[in-house]
Amino acid sequence: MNAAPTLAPMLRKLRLWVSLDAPQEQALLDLPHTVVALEKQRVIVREGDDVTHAWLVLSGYCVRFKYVGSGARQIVSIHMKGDLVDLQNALLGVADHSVQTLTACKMATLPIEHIRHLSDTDPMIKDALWFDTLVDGSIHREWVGNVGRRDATTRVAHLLCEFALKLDAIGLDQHDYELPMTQDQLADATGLTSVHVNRVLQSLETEGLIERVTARSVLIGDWKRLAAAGDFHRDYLHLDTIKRRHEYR
Amino acid sequence: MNAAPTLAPMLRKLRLWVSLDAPQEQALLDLPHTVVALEKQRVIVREGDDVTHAWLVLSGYCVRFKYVGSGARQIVSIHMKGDLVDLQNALLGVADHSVQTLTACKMATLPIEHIRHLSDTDPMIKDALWFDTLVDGSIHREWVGNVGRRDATTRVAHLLCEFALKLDAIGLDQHDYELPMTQDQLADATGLTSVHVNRVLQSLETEGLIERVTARSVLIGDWKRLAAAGDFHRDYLHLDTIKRRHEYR
DNA sequence: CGTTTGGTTGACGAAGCTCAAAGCCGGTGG
DNA sequence: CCACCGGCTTTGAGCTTCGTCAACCAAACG
Repeated sequence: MNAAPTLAPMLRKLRLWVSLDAPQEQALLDLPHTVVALEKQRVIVREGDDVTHAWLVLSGYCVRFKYVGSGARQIVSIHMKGDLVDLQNALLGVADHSVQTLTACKMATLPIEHIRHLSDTDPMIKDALWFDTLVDGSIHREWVGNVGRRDATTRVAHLLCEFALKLDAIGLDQHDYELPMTQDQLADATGLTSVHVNRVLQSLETEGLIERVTARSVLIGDWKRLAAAGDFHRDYLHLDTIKRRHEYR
Repeated sequence: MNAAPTLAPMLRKLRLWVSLDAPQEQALLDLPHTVVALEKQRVIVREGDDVTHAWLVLSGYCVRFKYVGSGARQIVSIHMKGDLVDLQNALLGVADHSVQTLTACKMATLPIEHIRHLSDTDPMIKDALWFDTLVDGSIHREWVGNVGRRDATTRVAHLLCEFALKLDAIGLDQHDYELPMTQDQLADATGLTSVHVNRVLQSLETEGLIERVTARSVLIGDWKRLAAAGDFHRDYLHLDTIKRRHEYR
């Protein structure tokens, strides 16, 4: 009885973009890698670093972020099991942003040259990885709009919805979850202060949109109303299959 | 005496990411396309549309943007000559954002299936296009930080710097240029109101960071100081060559 | 248990928004 | 060539949302 292959969580999303046959999946699973257990709040890539590995989240949660001149921090994305964090940095060679764990994480590091080699030999796999980075781009665009044009309550609600939907995509309960972030980190993700995030969460609770048993637990009572409050529309996550229309000849 | 090929502006950026030989460049130039002359303020792609073409800017300026629920608009990127706008939308098949011209533009539409076919036959070209979308992603991340964590003055100065540097990259004068945007559009790009943008521009002028002969002209007196005021560091634009390190075997 | 980390609260202040009016400039048509 | 028009810019006054600062509290952790 074999355990599931270590890199198996990576396949879920890639299967959404292209149809992979068994040898292709095996080639991906066979990518050389090292598994690392990381404690929470650990910075694993720093802006400016030369990057030679991509990181795959096996368990736990992490974020990508940038500092601005004033010293303030902006989180640009949140990642969970199955996410290839930092493929972007690795491909561009030098990190334009940093990566940090939120919780304790198990992660695999994949040397970029092997990813490159595999994607060069199999165009389908290159497409899958390309699409993965394209969807990341789409999420970035949504975030620009979120922090640029939505008020505090909407921003926070939007983030709660995005997180819920991503949890659902990996098979976890989207209606009752534990936020892996402090209110400080929530603030860094939404472009607010932790004080204001605190007040927003309370107001979402008194409005009956969420319940919080502990400070970080989120129980979504009415998804429809929360999504409306968060101006949330799932399309930008491209969670649904986009198989290649174009066939090779 | 042959005029320069229509699609020639597309090559400049792609050459930064990979080394293309003459047949490869020719294949790109030979991509089927239609040239269109568009008036200013024309929306050419709408969020939600099925997208079958990518747009290449041949002259003029355009933006990509999204609406949020309140009706407010967020511009997520600005494009100029040589930019492949909307390769992202075209590859994902359905537009997650809209595209609009700012000025009168000459643009080429390229059917995505031909781009796909070419990039499937030549992995190098696929890499070049992939990298182009990766750099777009990097710019998006910077923008998340810009609207999320910088104050109004810094945001506007940052945008002026980014625009200047992109102009420089296509061989135009970065120190003395005409902004192709109204203050309303500037506001939509920075997450501010046009009234406040107006005041910020005035303060940048009285600080001596820019001069404005007309309302839209920007003359950068002291690049160093403007870049400092805008917390601007060019790295995220990845304007410098990143040739493939990995060779095919 | 003490200590640390993160959450909560209040009072106050400021950056940026709203609304509204007035000015300017370039384009158009008489 | 001039007058008008519409879109853009500029200005002012008042206001709101969110930030700051500082204290206090609660849960977690060693």
